[in-house]
Amino acid sequence: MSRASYQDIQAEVRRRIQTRVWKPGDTIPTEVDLAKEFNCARATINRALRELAETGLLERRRKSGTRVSLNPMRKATLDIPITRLEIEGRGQTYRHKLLESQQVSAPDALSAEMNLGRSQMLVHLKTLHMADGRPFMYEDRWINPKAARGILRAKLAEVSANEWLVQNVPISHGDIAFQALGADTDQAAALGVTVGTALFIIDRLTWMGTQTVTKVRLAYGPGYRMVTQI
Amino acid sequence: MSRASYQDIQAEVRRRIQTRVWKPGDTIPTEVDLAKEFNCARATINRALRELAETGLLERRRKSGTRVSLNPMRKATLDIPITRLEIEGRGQTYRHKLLESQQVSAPDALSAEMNLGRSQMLVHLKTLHMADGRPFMYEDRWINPKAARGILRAKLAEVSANEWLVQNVPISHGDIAFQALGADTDQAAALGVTVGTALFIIDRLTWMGTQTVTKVRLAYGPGYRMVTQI
DNA sequence: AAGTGGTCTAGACCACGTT
DNA sequence: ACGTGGTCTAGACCACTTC
Repeated sequence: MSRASYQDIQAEVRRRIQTRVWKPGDTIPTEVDLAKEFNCARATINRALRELAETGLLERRRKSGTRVSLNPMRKATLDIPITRLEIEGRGQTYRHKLLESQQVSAPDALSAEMNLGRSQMLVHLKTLHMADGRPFMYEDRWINPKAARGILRAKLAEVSANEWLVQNVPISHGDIAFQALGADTDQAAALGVTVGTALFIIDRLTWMGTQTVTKVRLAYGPGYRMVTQI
Repeated sequence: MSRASYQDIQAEVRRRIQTRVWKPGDTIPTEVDLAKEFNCARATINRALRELAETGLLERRRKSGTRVSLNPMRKATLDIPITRLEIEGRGQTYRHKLLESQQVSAPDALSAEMNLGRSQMLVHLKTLHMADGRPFMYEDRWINPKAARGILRAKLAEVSANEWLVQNVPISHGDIAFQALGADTDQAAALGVTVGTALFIIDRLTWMGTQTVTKVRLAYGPGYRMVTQI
């Protein structure tokens, strides 16, 4: 091997772990030693090992070195689906229908979760997303107009709320939660299932600084799976 | 600003995107230009932008440059929980109970999914994981003894199957799926819920090369959530 | 105090995609 | 052909952890 790329090195490290040359818990050679072995710069080794550590295959600590992780499947990267693209990607046609649009003062529980003052006015939207005309996902969204200026004038029947927000409101970070819940009456009616049917739920709470922009609950119809590889 | 670190640069890029100095869809300056502006090496800019692109905030293409992503929340990193640590991390005591352990020939559907020959012999385990003595998660696992040599002699009542596998069987990759399902009779009985209760399900299929090592379905009790930040 | 990874530099060449 | 990001180098200094 003349000169190794960081990907070559990653492949070789993976191979050594898989073939038990390096076993879980073992300390592997230092960057300097590996650089000599692979005839490359230390920075190249560093990048290779750093990325493997980010995926959880290795654990690195200054002074004590780099060890093979005891539990290599610790992190998974999920692609957050964009519903329209997800549906079109299957060759189906996407449509969405705005079922309900109101301005209401926030319920107490929501005020706490969204870090709002008492009786803050919110936009509340209920939307059904469809694939080939059949219910696919039911969206229940709350928008804080103080953070999302202009939302009151937006034509949300034409542009989806999500697209409008992406285009018009900056965000700093978000919380995401995945869980399973039995369908409530709204979800059941919209998705055409019986109340209590197990639904895959994604909750997303989006922030700009200390202010919440929007909270959305996505309820997917039966059979929905999120998949990833490690 | 004397010299900027790659993290300083990431923070500043985030700030410019959040404050709409750079808007979604905009092309930002080239690495060379940014290196001049920040008075640092191009490699530093490269690392800052590369990492932001990995999280989905930026999109990079040779020749056309770096653009602000239209949909910044495209990827989420989930920590795959290690059940024992997850429970102990809440200050609860962890226990698990091996409910059933058999050697059976694989059902046809499983043979296909696990890429096995016909009537391949498998180890089938059913385990209940408990927090403070209460049901927490029900695990249904199939192990391929051809890939997991020694499993037949392992004392799986003492060491959990997962720990035994981690210590003794190398893996190359895995498929993971998340979904919601109504509890079947086994799950309901083990978790102490009624049949049909919505459960959060994680399926994991683990490979060594072209051979499957183990397939496991984890069924979490009601109320379980996986959370992450973006 | 010493060993290890973490980061940065200045420069170089390459790969890809657009023109 | 050219412009952009992708990667690599040889060396340096720093930060953290353990001794």
